[in-house]
This record gives sequence, C-alpha cells and structure tokens, in this order.
Amino acid sequence: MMISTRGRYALRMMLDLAEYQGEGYVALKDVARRQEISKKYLEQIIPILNRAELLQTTRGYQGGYRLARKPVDYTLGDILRATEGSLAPVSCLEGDVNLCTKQADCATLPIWAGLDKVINEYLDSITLQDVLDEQNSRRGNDYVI
Amino acid sequence: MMISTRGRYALRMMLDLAEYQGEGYVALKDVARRQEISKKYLEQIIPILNRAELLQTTRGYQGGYRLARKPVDYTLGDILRATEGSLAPVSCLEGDVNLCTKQADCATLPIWAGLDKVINEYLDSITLQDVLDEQNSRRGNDYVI
DNA sequence: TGAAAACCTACTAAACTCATAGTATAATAG
DNA sequence: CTATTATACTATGAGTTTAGTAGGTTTTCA
Repeated sequence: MMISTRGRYALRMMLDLAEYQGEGYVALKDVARRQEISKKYLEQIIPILNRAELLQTTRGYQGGYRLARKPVDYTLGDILRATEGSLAPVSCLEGDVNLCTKQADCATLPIWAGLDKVINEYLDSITLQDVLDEQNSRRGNDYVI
Repeated sequence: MMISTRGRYALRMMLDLAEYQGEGYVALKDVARRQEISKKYLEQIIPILNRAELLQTTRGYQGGYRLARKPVDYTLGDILRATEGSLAPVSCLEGDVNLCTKQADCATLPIWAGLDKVINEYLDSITLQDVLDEQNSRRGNDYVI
C-alpha cells in the first residue's frame, strides 16, 4: 500500500522546479543535487511527467526543465496518478482493463471503490502551491514583508 | 499503491467466516472452495490473523476457524492493518522503525501523514457487519421477515 | 568545435508476490 | 488404538516489480 519512490521523487522534483524556476529552465543536475536523488534515476521519471504534459523542456546549453503550468494548477493527484500509473487500490478498478466476472455481486468492490475515492479526493484537494506555502511558512518566511 | 491479495483474501475469508459460522467452526477447505482461493495460500494468511487475535481455532475432527468477536466489532482497518503489515503510504510513517533525518523540514511528510489518516479513517469507518448487511440487501434478503 | 544539457535503452541486484509441496501435530470417532 | 479430519509449520520457487546503474546519442549554443 506504498507510494513508490518514483511517485515521491516526482513530487519532490516538481516542488523543486516550482521553487527554483525564476525565468529560465532548471537543470536536472541541480535538482538531483538539492534533493539528493540520483540524476540518472530522475532522468527515467522525467519522460513519464513529459508524456503527461506536466513539464516544459529545452535541451542543450542552459537547457533544463520548468513547470508547464502554475503550481496552483497541479494537484498532487495529477502528479501521482501519472507516475504511479494509477492510485487504485485493486486492479479491478483500473479502467476496463481488468474485468472481473464477479463484479456484479462482489461484496468487497464497493469498499475498494470507496477507498479509491477518498484517496483521490484527498490528493486532488492539495495543489503544489499549497505545499510550497506550507513549506515557506515552516521556514519562517511568513513574516517576510 | 495496491492492497495485496493477502489483505483482500483475508477480508474475504473473514466475511465468509462471518456468514457461515452457525454454532461451530468453519473448515478452511470450505472457505477455500466457496471463495475460490487456494487453501494452501489461505493457510499462510491465517497465522497473521491469529497473531492479531482475530480468530478462534480448533484442530482435528470438525475443527476449523471462527471469528473471535462479533462482525460489528471488526473494522476493515483492523483486518487490513494486520495483513498488510501497515497501511502507511510511505515507510517514514511506520512507527519509529524508519527514522528519517530530514523529518523536521520535510515538505512532503505532512502530505503522507494526511493521506495515511484518510485511508485509516475510511477503513475504520466500515465494520464487517456493514459489509454483510450490504451484501444481504444486494441479494434481496432485505425483504425477509 | 566543444561543452552542457536532455534523451534513450539496456542491464541488474534485491525484494516482494503469490503461490505449491511436504511434513508434523492435534482432536475426535469408532 | 488407530484411522480420519483438520490445522500448523517450514521450505521452495517462478514471476514481477522496484530502485537503481551504466553508457551512449542527440540537441543547443557560445
């Protein structure tokens, strides 16, 4: 019932990008250094976020990544559903892929559907901006004029 | 982010026991047959439930299992925490075992703590009896006098 | 043309999942 | 006492997933 490192690192990377994007693009090596995560591993997570159109990219000199939207326009659910594949607690809930012949009289399916609902609702109730704000207030930046 | 078969089978077994315990003990082979789950695999799940004192057991002739308490006195959280080990979405939340040096200024920890909370609260809001009731009403037993 | 950066693909050790198999132990009927 | 029924315990294993490492390719710009 764990969120994998893939999802957790993706979230930390998105937060890092949100924090450090001034005008330009942020190089992955800087994210990796600050977050203490292997750059090579982050490289593998990036394409997932790219496919979901969560990032903008430039290559070459002074290239890097930046958020495609404002932090307030990402929910944690957006990021985690993309990287975790799905947040469904059982495979019978994953689209129409895993059809179960017993669905109609499965006593436990409504339970998992309900669990799925509370998980997604919780994660969609928090935006990247919310986490940034919370982080700043923790650092005492809430007294900055 | 999945509930494993261990947890799901445990839940189905508990429901089966709840449904079929008249006076006596229910043999595992009957549960296995009705639920279409390998009896040998269920045998491995049983000790987990036994250690958590969720079941009563007798061996030998007409032996088997029964619920230690009334269905209304089990929450799904009780059963799933026992079988899944923990429902925590990240290991830093698991007791004092996985201490993380960055806990104090970790921006994401409160998120996972909140997620953990909604998951546990949801699963603790449902009892075994609730699932039985829902099952019976679905089968049309709600019109029985 | 050379440096800096993203992009892409293959590989791997370790852990976990979902079982299967076999033997030992206990309880009861007859 | 012994055969039957049932749980208890331990070992093994195939397959998948996780969490990376490694190395080379392509793009951009000074």
